[in-house]
Amino acid sequence: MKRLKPPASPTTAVHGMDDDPVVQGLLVTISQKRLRPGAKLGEDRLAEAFGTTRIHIRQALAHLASRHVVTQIPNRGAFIHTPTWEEAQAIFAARRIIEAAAVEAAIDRLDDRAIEALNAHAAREAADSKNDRWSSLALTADFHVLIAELSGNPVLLEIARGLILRTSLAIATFETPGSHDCSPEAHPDIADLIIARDKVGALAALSHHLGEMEARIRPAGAVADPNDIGAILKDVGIKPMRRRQSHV
Amino acid sequence: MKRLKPPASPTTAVHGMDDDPVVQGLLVTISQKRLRPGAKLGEDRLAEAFGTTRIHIRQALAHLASRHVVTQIPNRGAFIHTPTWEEAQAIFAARRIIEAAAVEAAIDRLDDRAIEALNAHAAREAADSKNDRWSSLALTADFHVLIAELSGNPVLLEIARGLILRTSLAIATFETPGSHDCSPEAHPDIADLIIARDKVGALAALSHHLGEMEARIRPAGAVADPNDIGAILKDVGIKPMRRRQSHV
DNA sequence: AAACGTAAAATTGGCGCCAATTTTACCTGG
DNA sequence: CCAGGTAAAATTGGCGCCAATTTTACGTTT
Repeated sequence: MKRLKPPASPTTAVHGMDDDPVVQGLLVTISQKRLRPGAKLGEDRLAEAFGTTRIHIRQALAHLASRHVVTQIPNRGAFIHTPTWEEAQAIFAARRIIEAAAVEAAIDRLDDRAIEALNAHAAREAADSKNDRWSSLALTADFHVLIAELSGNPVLLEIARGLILRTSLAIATFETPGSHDCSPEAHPDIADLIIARDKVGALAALSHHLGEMEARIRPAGAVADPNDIGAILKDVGIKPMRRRQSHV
Repeated sequence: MKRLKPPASPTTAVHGMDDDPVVQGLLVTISQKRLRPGAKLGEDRLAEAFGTTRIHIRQALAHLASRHVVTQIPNRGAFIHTPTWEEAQAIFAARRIIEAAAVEAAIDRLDDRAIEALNAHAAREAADSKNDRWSSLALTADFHVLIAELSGNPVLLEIARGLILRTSLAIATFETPGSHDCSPEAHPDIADLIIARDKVGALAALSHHLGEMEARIRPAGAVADPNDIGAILKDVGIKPMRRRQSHV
C-alpha cells in the first residue's frame, strides 16, 4: 500500500542539516574548546573519524562555513574559524543586543515551565563544579541558549545559538591565559532576577556578565596553536586513523 | 619566481561563498520576488541557466539552505523556502530588535559619509518611482540594509541582511492581494530623523514602519503558486534550456 | 651550515557515471 | 467519465576516479 503525498508542497519535511551527527559532533567539540581556532579539518581524517564518506564531510564543512564557524580556503582545506579582533568585538556587541531582547521577552512570557527550566539548569550547573572542564564549558553556554529558548522566538534562538558558539571561538582566540568563560555565580543571579520578573535588574546583570566576559580578552592574545585533531577526536569517542609517522 | 606564503595561517584569504554569482543571482531574484516561495529549483535547470556545472549549483543551494532561504527535501530537490506563520512573526519580531539597535548605533557613530549615503539612497529611491517594480522592490530592501551597514557592526549587518531577505519571503507568502513592501514616504522620514540624531523619533518611526509592513500580511494568505522559473530566469539575462514539450 | 630549488607525497577540487527515489504519463477497470 | 494502478521518464543522491594545487621531504649550491 502506498500513501499518497502532497503534489509539490515543500512544507512537508525539512532536510535539517543541523541534526547531522558530523555537524553536531564538530559543534559540541568546538563549544568545549577541544578544537581550537586554526585547527585543520582534513576531509579524509574526518571521514575516517566519523565513519562516513568524504562527501558527507564536505557538506557538513560547507554548512559550518556558511555559519562562520569554519573557514574554507581554496585548495587548502577547512579550518576552525579564527575571528579577527573586530569580529570578536562585533560578536559581543551583537550578543548584548540579542540577549537583552531575549531576557525581556522571556520575562514577558514567563510561565511555570520556564521557571522550572531555569531552576533545572541552575541545579545542573551547581552540581557540575567537579566534572571535567570540557562539559562544564558547554554547560555554561547552554544557559545563554536557554534564555534564548525562553524568548519564544525561534529566529532569535537561532541567531543566539550562532553568536554564543562564535563567542567561544572569540574567547579561545583572544583570551588571557587564566580565564574562564563565565563567572560561576553570574548565571544563578540572572536566573533569579528573571524569575522575579525584574527586567531592569536582569538586564543590568546580563550586561555586567557579558562585560566581564568581554573584559577577559585582549587584542594581542591571538594564538597560533592548531593542535592536531586526532587525539582530540579520539577522546570524543571516535576511532582515529594512524597513517604514517615522521621519524628522526 | 615563487612567492612564499604563510605556513598554515587560515587568516590569509576567505572562500567567500556569498560572492558566488549563483548565490547572488538567486538572492537578488528572490528579493525582487521574481522567484516566489515554493518555486522548484531544479539542479540541471539552474546549471544550464547559469552556465555552470551541477556541483556548483549544489554548493550554492546548500549555502542558501543553511541561511533558511532555500528548503531542501531529500530526493525531492530544493525549493524557495515558504515560511510558516510563526516564522514570519518571529522574523518581524527579530527585525524590530536588530534594526532598532542598528538605528541607535548608526546615530551614535553618524558622520558625513553616513549622511551622504542616506541622502544618496533617498535620492535614488525618489527617482525610482517610474522604474520597473522589480528593481524598486530590491531598492526598498536596500534602505534597511544601509541602516545596518551604518551601525558599523559587521555581525549585525549579516544578521540584518538575512532577516530582510527572509522578510520578503514572509511577505510574498502571506501578503494580502494589493500591498507594497514599504510605504514610500517612510524611508525619507526615518533617514531625516537619523541625520537629526533624534533617537526616540527614529526608533518610533522605524517601529511604526515595521508595524505597517507586518500589518499587511494575514495568516490565511498562503499561496500555492510555484510558477516555473524558466521564464523568470530568462528575463534576468540567462539563457534557458528547452528540453521537450508535451504535445496535445 | 643555512638557504634555495626541485621532486615526491598528500590533499583538495571537480567531473562523470550509476543507483534510488520521485514525478509524470499512460493504461486498465469500475 | 473518473479513479486506481502500472510503467516510463526525469531528477536527485552518492561513489569512484583523476587533474590541480599544496605541503612536505630531500638534494644541491653558495
